[in-house]
Amino acid sequence: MNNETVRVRFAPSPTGYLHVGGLRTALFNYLFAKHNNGKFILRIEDTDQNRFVEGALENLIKTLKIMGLSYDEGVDVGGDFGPYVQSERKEIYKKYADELIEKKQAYYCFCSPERLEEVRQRQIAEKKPPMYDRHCRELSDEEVKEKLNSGIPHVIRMKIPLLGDVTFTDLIRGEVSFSCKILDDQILVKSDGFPTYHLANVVDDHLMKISHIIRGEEWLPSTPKHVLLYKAFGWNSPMFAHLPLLLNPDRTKLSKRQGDVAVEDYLAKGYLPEAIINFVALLGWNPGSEKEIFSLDELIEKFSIDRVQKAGAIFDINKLNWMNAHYLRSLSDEEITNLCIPYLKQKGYDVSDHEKTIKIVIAVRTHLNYLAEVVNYVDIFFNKEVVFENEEASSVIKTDSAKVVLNELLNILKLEESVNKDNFKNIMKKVQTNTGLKGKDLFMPVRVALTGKTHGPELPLIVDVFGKEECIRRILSVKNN
RNA sequence: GGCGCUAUCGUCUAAUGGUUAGGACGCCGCCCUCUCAAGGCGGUAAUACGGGUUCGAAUCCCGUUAGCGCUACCA
Repeated sequence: MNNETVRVRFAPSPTGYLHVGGLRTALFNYLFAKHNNGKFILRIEDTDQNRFVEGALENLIKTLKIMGLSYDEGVDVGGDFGPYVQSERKEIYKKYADELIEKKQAYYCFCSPERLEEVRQRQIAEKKPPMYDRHCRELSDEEVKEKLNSGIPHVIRMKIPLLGDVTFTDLIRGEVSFSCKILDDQILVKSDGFPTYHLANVVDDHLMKISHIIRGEEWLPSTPKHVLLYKAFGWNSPMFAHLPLLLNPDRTKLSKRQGDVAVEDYLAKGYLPEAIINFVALLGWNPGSEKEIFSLDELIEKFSIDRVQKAGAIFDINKLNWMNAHYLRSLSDEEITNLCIPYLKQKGYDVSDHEKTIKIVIAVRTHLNYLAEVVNYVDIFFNKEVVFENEEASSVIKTDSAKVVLNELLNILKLEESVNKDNFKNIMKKVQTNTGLKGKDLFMPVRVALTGKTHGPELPLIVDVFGKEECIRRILSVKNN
């Protein structure tokens, strides 16, 4: 393969947000391009006017940017082969559709949607595959001219060969073959003048000199039509690689309804871009080693299309959680705190004391799979009064030994200048020496007195947040109840 | 229904004719430990089924089954 010529594209239709399946397709295209010193292009396929969604394009670009998948050519960055938005290329497609008509490789079709529906119903009733019956395929030039002049709505259809097979090589699946007999005379230009995916896609991939088409497996059945189109135009077709699908836990194509599918949803919950990228990269691909943590640059270095899997992969949130937690752990205390602050604020917690907020995050950070979870663990720090979470907690406090421990701790605390995570161990040592209590009997009453709970962060980290006065206040309030 | 793709632990996957079928997530246990996490150590668990080919098959071939995808004037 000539490395100089690798050009690939990610060509989503802007229907609202970036789907994780889309992200995976974009990522594999990106990795393939960068690995081969090629170009990665973003093209927008918005030929369906009915599916226009306000702000979708901006949103898509934003998410791609956050994920670090920068493109060499595309909508907002330009390039030599623009425009990169299909709705702005209508005239181009018209020209090529006309060329196909001229070459007798396509024809005008004047059938009404009603007639088409009728034909379809009859075929289904007869248990035949629903296909266009080629009613308009052999219209004479005069008939066509007449109908055109009388303004009957029309589409342009592809003239599929009646016989033979279409065979092509898929980089992931090997040789794939389809019989022309089962191929429909695909609509290339709709009655509103816009091209369908099939025409626009082929024309653009050719004009933009795309070398490899890397897309989802759902496109495999329409690939023979595309191959035929390249042939009809007399063009060389690019190489094809159809990626295995991303699946729901029930093995159907990944979809909303069974969890989040928008990349922005995961971002909003506090999954890190690097973690999402790393996780998604390993869905349907692996480098053949046992290493699992990869930066984007490492992925570029290792990526190769022939290590892409053929079978679909379930999007397992469990593993994403593990991987994200792994990336979270590599963050500094300051970094992770800054990332947690928006979630704390949203919950209404006061984060004005930054030093204190950092200490709180330090105390709970090992629990986090994703940042939004931080609010599940911090109530003990923000609640003004100690409330026993259950019977077990309140009974811990009532024992005689608990009273001894708390009294002793109080006495020592009052003598200390301050209490923090570094001197707390020694303080407890003194309590132990003076009371003769140790282990659970020693520590649990303190934990419950400070937090009201029997579970939670490490005690030194808790007292570090509260400081001397607050610790004393809490212990006293518990003793008095 | 037709066409196509696919098939290794529950999940992501390694092993491209010869391995005690390996790793990771999850789960379980142990260690650490005041608790919960984290961390360390260990365990659980798979070649869909049936035929071939071969000295030898998870791997190649055929069939069966199952799953998924496509079958729009959507992409």
